[in-house]
Amino acid sequence: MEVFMGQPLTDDLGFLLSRASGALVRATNTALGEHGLRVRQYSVLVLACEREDGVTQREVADVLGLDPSQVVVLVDELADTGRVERRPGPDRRTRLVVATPAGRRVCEAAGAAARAAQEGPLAGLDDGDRDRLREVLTRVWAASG
Amino acid sequence: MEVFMGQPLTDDLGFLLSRASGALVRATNTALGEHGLRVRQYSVLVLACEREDGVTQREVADVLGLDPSQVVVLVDELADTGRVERRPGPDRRTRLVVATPAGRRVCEAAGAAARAAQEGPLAGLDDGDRDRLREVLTRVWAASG
DNA sequence: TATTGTTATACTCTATAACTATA
DNA sequence: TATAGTTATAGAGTATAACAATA
Repeated sequence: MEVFMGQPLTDDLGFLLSRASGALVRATNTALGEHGLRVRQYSVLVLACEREDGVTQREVADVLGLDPSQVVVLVDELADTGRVERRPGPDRRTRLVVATPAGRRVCEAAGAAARAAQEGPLAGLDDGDRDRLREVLTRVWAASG
Repeated sequence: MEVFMGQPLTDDLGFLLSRASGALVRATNTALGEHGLRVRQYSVLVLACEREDGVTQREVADVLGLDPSQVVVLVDELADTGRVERRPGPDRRTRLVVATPAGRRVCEAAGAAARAAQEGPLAGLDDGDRDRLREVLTRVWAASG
């Protein structure tokens, strides 16, 4: 008789991470849609808003874990809708992504909507749970480099 | 002067989840590729292997958080390569997905490879970290229904 | 009427290669 | 040689709608 010996799917951290992540992304995208954004564009916009002087596309790619070619497209979309602009960087091959005033307003409103939407899935987690989760996920990311 | 007031991206649990999840999925897909699988097909195969009598496609869709139409395609691929077969279910509209002996062997080997690959990103987490992470992610999923 | 499975379609995300310009 | 950015393309993943068969 063939008996299943492997790890149950619901013990697989990769599976649990992607399933929970998918749920959060779906909820967040629904909320961001009303602001003309999706999670990836929103993430780029937040990074641009965090730095008064802008971020390089390379930095965006590194923080988000995306290929630089994907960042080009995301920044194009944000630039086309007036949320960010590309400015010349410290050397002539680098371009800085800087949030516009309109982009900052959208980011505030969209961020509030996103955080509210995430409260559904995250409702059962107290502040301690959330802090531990952030810390663990950051460690996983660091070990993935 | 415009000052950024929102939550830093690296405090956003949705972002941290999707970034860590992406890293795990990439590592796992690389390992599974040698066995002709990717994470989604592998997840369906594991569910089929967990139950001697097979799972309905509806159950697969519920556990994995996928639309039933996506499950059809995944099961088609597993069936085309002889890893699972569809059998008549308890009523005539239900079909049970059952792992074949070959599918069980692939699942064992692929599972070992997947777990080994995940040890890179997960290296920094001890057993307690992993148990807490499983528990929290399961709670997030339950609250997402 | 509701459920299970299926087909089809469109869109988004991911991965890769090749290229330009600059350092 | 190496780095930042860009273009193009193919493949994988996701979201919906509509439908047939069965309960």
